[in-house]
Amino acid sequence: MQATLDELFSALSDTTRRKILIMLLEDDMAVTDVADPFDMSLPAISKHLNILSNAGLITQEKRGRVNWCKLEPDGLRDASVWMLGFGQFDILDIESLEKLIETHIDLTQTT
Amino acid sequence: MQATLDELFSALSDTTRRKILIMLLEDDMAVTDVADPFDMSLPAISKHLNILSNAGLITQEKRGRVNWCKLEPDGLRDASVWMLGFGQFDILDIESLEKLIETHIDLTQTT
DNA sequence: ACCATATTTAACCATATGGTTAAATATGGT
DNA sequence: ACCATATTTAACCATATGGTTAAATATGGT
Repeated sequence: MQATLDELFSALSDTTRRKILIMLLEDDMAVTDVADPFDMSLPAISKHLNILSNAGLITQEKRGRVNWCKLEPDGLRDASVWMLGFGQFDILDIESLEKLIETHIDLTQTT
Repeated sequence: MQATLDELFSALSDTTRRKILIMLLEDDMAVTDVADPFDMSLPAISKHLNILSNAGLITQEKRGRVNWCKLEPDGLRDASVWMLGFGQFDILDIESLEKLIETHIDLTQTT
């Protein structure tokens, strides 16, 4: 169910949804818990989660009556690839990007 | 006129607008020329260009009766920063990213 | 069986979005 | 002055989006 770039960027274009993604960075969450910090009805959040699912940014897994939401690690990839492929590298602060990559390599190579 | 992340991602969520950005990567263009490859009315393109302007992705400069559209080099920055700050580095193919950076450095250091 | 909890579905609403055509505007060329 | 060219503005339209409340559904606990 390959999400299109349209769906992806569109999913990212809403503050509530971006906040949800950040929350899910911490840990998987039940729908009710995702909804908790927002001043918004549960059905509204449910819709947002559907949009994030369709965009491939999260997956949902029903265990019992709880629907667990988790980040889909590869979800942002296509958007990143588009932006990188766009080629305007000056938009990125190359130095800090290098530092980030070093950090990343340190982390992954801690055997 | 700081564009919001909502505006930015929203502007990127339309295929026509992404195509326009790619076209402008080549060179600055007049509105009519931007519209040419699209099977769409001029006012429609004009609206898309406005959305891109408001998102800070392009600037427009009127010279005579021609309105020249050019990429705003920093336009994507906030979106990139958000995505990098999001921290899911595994979404990026680190190796090819490093290659890209090397290439970039080669290019910028050609004194 | 019964009630509570977790979540979705349905029906609705206001506003936004992406398109159209027709008219207006502004500048350039003769 | 007049016509052509470049572009925007206005009015409109269908559909999408982001929200609501009320009802339905499904599972868990006693």
